Amino acid sequence: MKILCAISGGVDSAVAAARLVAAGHTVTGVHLRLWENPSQAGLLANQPRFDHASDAQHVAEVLGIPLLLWDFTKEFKTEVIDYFVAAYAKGETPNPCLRCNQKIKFSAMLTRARGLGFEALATGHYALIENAAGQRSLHRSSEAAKDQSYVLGVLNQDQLAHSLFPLGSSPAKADIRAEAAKCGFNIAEKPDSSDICFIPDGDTAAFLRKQLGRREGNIVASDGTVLGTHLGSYQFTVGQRHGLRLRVPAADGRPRYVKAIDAQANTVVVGSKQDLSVGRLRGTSLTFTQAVISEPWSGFAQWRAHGAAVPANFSYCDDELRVEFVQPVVGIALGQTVVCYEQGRVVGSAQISKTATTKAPAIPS
RNA sequence: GUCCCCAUCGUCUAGAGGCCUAGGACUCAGCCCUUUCAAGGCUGCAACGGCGGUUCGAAUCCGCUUGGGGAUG
Repeated sequence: MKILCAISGGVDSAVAAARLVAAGHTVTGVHLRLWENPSQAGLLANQPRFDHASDAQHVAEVLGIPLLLWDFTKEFKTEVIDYFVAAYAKGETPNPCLRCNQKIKFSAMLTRARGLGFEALATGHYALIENAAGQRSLHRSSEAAKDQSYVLGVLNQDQLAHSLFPLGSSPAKADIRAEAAKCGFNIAEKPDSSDICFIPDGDTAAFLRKQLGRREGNIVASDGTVLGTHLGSYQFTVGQRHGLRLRVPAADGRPRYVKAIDAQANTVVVGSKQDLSVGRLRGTSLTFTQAVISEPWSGFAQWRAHGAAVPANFSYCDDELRVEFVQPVVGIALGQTVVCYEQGRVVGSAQISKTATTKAPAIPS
């Protein structure tokens, strides 16, 4: 097979490429440039830096495959960064990684790859694609600790049909590193990436402050009592506990959590953990890995990359996904993506647009 | 102006002579975890208002002082 394999410069994608080469495929590597790297401007001098492009080049050289360098900074800016900032400005909590997978890696990159005659695009994600009767299905990695099916939950049948995840169900990360070392990669012990790639110092709040400006507002209790102030409601997410800087503890001595964010009023509402209870939600921007399901179904809902998948009932109507949790859950932020599972198979996803407790009468339309 | 109460980490407090090199909760910091933001886990920073007494020994008793709060004028 003629395969294009994304090579980030990290351990996982390097091993993925190595496996494809070992399997006898015709492999070409591609390294994406997605954003302006501030390290080039000499920032973060005291932080350990990695030259991912050079590491990708090293991997390609070791494997003896060509490496393409594709610049998607423009697409990434409009599809991911602008979306990211706009969502926060609305009081929502976006997931840029899912957005990037949906719009850049498995869209812009995949489209260009197919245009060049590649039969499939491979990445170093930990997830499984199965092929039955011409239908692809996306499943969790059998290695639960490394499973990344959540961040791939936004992919549709067409995208899955042209994607490969050679790491699929690989065992522990230590084994992957050992495999990388065996291949001769000098990045075998390179740390895993984390945080948001275009915010390398990890200070998301500072990044947003720079983009949206400092906007002081109030932190209030559910009854409207002003408890403190903040520098911008976009610095918070529903369910957040730390960073509120409320000098006075709650009357019951228990921690307070962000319950809601009112971007219009620039107000952050806090309450007890019980106040965060969510019984159901609605989502928009639906995706399905296979055919659209119009009849109600039961399965599991997951709304964070490493959160639990909990039993829920789903239904789809009026372009909205409705999710009803069997047991109420705590702290769901608008803007996040809920991924629906049926056992270990990804059914689809939606962006969370409304949440409600079970006690409330109904979600107003 | 008389009389009466109160006084411990940033906050709310435990503490009624040796178990206090002062405990907990919230906050905060660091670490772990992590392709999102967060949860979460682990460690840590941080206080007996001041000065004298009593006692072998005081955060705990007494006096003064300072600072708060009170149905008295």
